[in-house]
Amino acid sequence: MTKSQSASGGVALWRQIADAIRLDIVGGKLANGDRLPTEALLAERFSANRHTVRRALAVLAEEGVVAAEQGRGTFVKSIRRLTYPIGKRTRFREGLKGQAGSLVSVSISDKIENATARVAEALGLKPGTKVVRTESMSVADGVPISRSTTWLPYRRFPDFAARIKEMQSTTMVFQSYEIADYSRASTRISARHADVEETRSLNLAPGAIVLVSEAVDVDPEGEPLSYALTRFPAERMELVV
Amino acid sequence: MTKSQSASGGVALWRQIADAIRLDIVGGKLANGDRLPTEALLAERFSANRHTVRRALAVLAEEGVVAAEQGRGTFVKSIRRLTYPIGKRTRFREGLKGQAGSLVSVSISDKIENATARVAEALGLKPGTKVVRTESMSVADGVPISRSTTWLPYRRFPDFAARIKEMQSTTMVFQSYEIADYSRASTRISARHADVEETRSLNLAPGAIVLVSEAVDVDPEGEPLSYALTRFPAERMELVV
DNA sequence: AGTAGTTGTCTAGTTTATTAGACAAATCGA
DNA sequence: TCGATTTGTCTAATAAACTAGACAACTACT
Repeated sequence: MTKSQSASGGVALWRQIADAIRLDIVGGKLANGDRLPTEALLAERFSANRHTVRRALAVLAEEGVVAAEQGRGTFVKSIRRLTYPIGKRTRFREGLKGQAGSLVSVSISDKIENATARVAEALGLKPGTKVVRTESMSVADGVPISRSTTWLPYRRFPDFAARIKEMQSTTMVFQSYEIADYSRASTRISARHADVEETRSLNLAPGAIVLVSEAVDVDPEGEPLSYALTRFPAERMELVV
Repeated sequence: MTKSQSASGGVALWRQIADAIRLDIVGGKLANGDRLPTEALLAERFSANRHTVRRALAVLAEEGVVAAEQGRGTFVKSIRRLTYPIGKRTRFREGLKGQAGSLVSVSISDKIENATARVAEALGLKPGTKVVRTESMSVADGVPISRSTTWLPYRRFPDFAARIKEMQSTTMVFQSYEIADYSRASTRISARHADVEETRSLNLAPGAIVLVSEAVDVDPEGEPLSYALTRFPAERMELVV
């Protein structure tokens, strides 16, 4: 009897198993160097065939999370999740300092467009007002950890795109506009499956989960500075409030 | 040529389509009563066969998110996400007040156990210390919106389980222990696929996403009161910091 | 009444997912 | 060295997923 996918909601069993094992690893139940249960035991635990388990392990091996050694077993190779602290004073680079060796932010593209209803509301503008939109992503130790879309009022930051490319840090660009300090007004957090673009740019297995953060930063007078929509791979990042 | 699942990471195409359309709805791109694109157009958009799109729509119809009318089209029926505000002073029932007609919390089970390393650290206890563990869930307007596991030090709250069953509100139980006020020390947010138990108790399509919140509440002196691990269906809830 | 456009149903064929069993190859300890 | 344990490879069979095409049933508009 085949385990039906309809009973599993259209998610292949091998993927469910891979997700479960990956969760045990990034969640800390299995530490670096630990030996996983044997394929036979995992098959029993998930009520699946050994071949199905092997397919899950093959995926994890390709991700570099585990490595199998014939005759010995399969071992954890891995990485823990990064923690991104969110609060009144939220700074991306500061928050991740010390958790990763290298942290590189790349500006992908930018354009000037008219604010949609949502963007306008977040920035306290009238819909249709000119805004700067920049697309960027961040890579920690060679692994992509975020993909952001940021909107700012064009009137105040006509040159934002050029400056962020040069300075790489939002904090520094704001300083170049004479904004010495800024703070987080609100952060909205949700989760969903990664779309095609995110799967590609974040180098995710399709069907992976992204944490979505919608953040509004304001200057000391309470004036909205930026509206950022950031997607984090849930398997690599967690947020702490 | 069949679209391979391996190229799609083990997630069936019909499920990806269903997720994408549901996201358009809960995200507000499609409003209540709107007509969806025709099956032929959706098939083109997702590079899939019309039958595959129909399967996705069938799932959404069963969820009550859309309804098809022969000869006319398929229409949005839907629901928006509830928003749960998180901050220094976080109160579950207060936060959701006004967003739902009814809000019922149910205590499922409880037991006394020894604190694991994680629980002990969160509550500032030595591992192995006796703690009360309660399982509960909440239902808004008949729809499950959260599933929680809460740990508290047994020494201070020996009778917590019995009282929470009676009063249904954590705030009130704390008051019954002479704790007039309490506040949120930290909230850790992550996301993952729902496990089998959550799929069942939260009435989710298997493979659905849950937002996971790990929260520690403390009394005015800073003493940890409770450690709660709450799972929210990502398609029904979002968190605002 | 007629026609275009839409959802509903049916048959059929190919690819992927899963199970099942058997045996080879490598490791480790008695 | 032997034997138990574990991963690696192969063949085969069944169920689910996906595609393809045709036509029925219903709606809305002219």
